[in-house]
Amino acid sequence: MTLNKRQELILEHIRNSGFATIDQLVEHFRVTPQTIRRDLNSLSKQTDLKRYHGGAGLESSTVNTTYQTRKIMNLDAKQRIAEALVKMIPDGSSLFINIGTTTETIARELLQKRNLQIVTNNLNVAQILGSKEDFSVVIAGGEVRHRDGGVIGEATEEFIKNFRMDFGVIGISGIDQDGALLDFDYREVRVAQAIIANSRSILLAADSSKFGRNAMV
Amino acid sequence: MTLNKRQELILEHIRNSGFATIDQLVEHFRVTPQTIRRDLNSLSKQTDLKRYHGGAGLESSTVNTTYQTRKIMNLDAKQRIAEALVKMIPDGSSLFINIGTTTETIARELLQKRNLQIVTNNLNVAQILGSKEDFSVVIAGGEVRHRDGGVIGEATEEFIKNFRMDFGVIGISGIDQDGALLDFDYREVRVAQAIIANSRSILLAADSSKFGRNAMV
DNA sequence: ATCCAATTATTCGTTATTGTTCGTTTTAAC
DNA sequence: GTTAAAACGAACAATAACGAATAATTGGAT
Repeated sequence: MTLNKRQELILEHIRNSGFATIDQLVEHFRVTPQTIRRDLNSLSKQTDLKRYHGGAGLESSTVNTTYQTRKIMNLDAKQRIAEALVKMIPDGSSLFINIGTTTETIARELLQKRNLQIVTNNLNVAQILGSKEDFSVVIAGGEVRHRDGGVIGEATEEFIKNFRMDFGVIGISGIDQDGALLDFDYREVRVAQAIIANSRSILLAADSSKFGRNAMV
Repeated sequence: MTLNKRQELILEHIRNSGFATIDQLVEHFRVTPQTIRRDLNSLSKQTDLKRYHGGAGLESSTVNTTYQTRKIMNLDAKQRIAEALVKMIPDGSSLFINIGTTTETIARELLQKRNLQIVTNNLNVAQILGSKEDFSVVIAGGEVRHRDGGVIGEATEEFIKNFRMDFGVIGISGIDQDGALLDFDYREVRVAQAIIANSRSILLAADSSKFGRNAMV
């Protein structure tokens, strides 16, 4: 069963707007509700449209690749990266940890270690590690990014420069073909650079989906 | 039973803002309270939403035992203090918020406001307010206290001194008979003093259990 | 013109959702 | 404590949406 012209238009419309009621579509195409219903049922079988009472739309999780949903993507890979990376860090080390969902997974793994000293600009990491009695956790000051609880800005950079640590754990949005680091926010890139400059070793945490993806800076 | 569109939107809204009252949702979706109640009950069964009298919100989940129990103590009083205090803060204000379970309750109430500028040395407050799109949240840098996610230390003090805000919201461990502020940690007292020095008005949040209790400093 | 197949409109019994009412429980103020 | 107000859930009624069956329409092909 293939799509007719009207169904293609409906699909396009909903892909753009996220949702459409049957009444709207009836009004627009000048056909009966029953016809629209047939279209929507057909579309919901063949495409990613979801049928609701009174209309159809996109699954809300598909609409926006928000932080919540990104968290689920590549979960296994992240976990494996985290486990491998944590093995390289001995008890009693000092380390920077920056922004990214991967670094949060790492933070959770780090809970198995002892007596770590951590400096981070990631609110979630600070929260995760802050409750462990034998860790010393320092959060960098600065503006909190709504999207992911990252702390960024000039003040953050300055703050980081006051420390000198054994390791820098960096999760990054993308890696370019030439190996340059990418992030969607240049301020975060500068923070990452400050971390790199003040760490004795750098541990770059990235899963394969990050390679070749274009980001801004 | 699967979620309808309204329920998905409610879920998304609460995931973003942390909490919603039935009245808000009634107003927003133009349906009866009974319908919203049905939605919330359904959502609380199928998702991680928790149902409260008059609304629904997220479980806080990021806490440990001693802290958790303190949170429950005097919950009603805290809530009333928070509501009263929030009324005194107009949209668009700038404010400091410091450590304490009371200030976290206040932070949750503040989600109803718009365009606030916030500087805090409380990780939980930063987390609560950080996700709201129209807020500007700045976290002070410094050492993270295991017990309650408070950020303290000399660096924190210095950081705070760089700002000058309309209000200072201070939750404090105790108040002495002579009105002097008490806290269990002198470093937090110094942060509080820095906040007081750099705010145009001070809002002291304390419930009756705080009066006369002896604290260290 | 007639037939055929595909699509759409119409009808109707069924189901899902929402609004309404009312007695009960929770909450806040006294 | 007591009381008033608000929120609650259950039950029922009204409305809207639903799917299936069937009739009407359309646009070729013969």
